[in-house]
Amino acid sequence: MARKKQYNEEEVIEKATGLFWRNGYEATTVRMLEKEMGINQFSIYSSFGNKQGVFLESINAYKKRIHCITDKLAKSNNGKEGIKQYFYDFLEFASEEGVNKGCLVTNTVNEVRDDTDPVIMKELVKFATEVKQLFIDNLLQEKGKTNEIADRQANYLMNVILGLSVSSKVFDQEQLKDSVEITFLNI
Amino acid sequence: MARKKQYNEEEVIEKATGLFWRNGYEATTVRMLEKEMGINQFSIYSSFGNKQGVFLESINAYKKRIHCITDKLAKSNNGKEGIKQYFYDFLEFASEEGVNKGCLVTNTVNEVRDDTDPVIMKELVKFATEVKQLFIDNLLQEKGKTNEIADRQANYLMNVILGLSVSSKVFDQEQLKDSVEITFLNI
DNA sequence: CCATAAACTAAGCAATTGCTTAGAAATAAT
DNA sequence: ATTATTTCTAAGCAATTGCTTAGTTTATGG
Repeated sequence: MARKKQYNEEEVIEKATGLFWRNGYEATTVRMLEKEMGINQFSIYSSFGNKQGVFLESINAYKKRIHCITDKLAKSNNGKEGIKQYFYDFLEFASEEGVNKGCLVTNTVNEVRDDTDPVIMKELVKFATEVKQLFIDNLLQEKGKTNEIADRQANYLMNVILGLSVSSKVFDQEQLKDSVEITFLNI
Repeated sequence: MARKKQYNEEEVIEKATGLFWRNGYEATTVRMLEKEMGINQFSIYSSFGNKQGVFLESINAYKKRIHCITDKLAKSNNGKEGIKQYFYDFLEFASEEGVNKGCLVTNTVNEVRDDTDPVIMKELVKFATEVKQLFIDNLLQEKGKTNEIADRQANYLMNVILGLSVSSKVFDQEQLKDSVEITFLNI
């Protein structure tokens, strides 16, 4: 009764995710999405509404991709060692053929301005809150650690991994390793 | 023999600096610069060549502004305590009427892409190198610290302050304090 | 006072942005 | 085959970008 779509929405979002990840939200144009996704602008807008719609779907796709790491942390029972492993896992996750792209969510946080869309903001905060809670859970596996201490240390760890997401784009592997190792001497 | 400039170049650059600081490089348009600097586009281009020229001058102005802090660190002889103080000084420096703008240089690093102008890149790297050297110098004031340890710890501290520059825009004061305090527990 | 040279105003430039739309092409039930 | 319905192509939209330029104003040396 009608023509079929010549593309798979999941597949083209995977491609869009990579582009946003490498380029950031603002710097990624609809023309670039067209090329990367391999479909026409009309198809982009009919499938995802607008550029922001593509981005929100990309964040979801990113979360699915990173899930194997966060899940590993959620299942870990090694206390701070599990978190340290997560840091290394993340650095590997963020690198692709030697180039470090950071974390899609963190990259987007860096673009946040007054006029950033609240829908996107909400997604970013949600993701960050989930990660922090994982840190807290793992920290509380260490004996004699109070809730308050765990919360403070989780704040510290959030700061460090935010830093890692940025510095991974600039520093070399050895410097990143220094950062991770020393980070965990303190907790 | 000719008309006088109706503006002071230093003054208008001070205003441009604030705008770039709050908004980032890409997101700041020449029309916004016009308004903020209070001069016409013609004047902007005749004084500074192009948008990038305004930005490079703004980075210089920023360095002058932050000099009182870096200078304090350069003159400090308290070892890691001096660096910790620098972290707190920086957080205060980055905040304006309760709003945290991060570090102009770090904010720009976050915008870095493949096509970022090498002239700007060079300035950013230069600034970062200077700060790291200050960290090393102060760390070496601590007895029994080798050059290698100091270098590794400086990498770690660079990562933390990069993180602080980002998270200061999102986290509250108490969370930032947690990060700073825990950072210095073990070095 | 007048000529000259610089600094101003404001309009306009091509290129790029996110998004839309008119019309052609493809599919599947009748 | 016909028709209805959707997807596709590609051209085009207004708005915004960084930057330029034509023409007016202002100051200063002669």
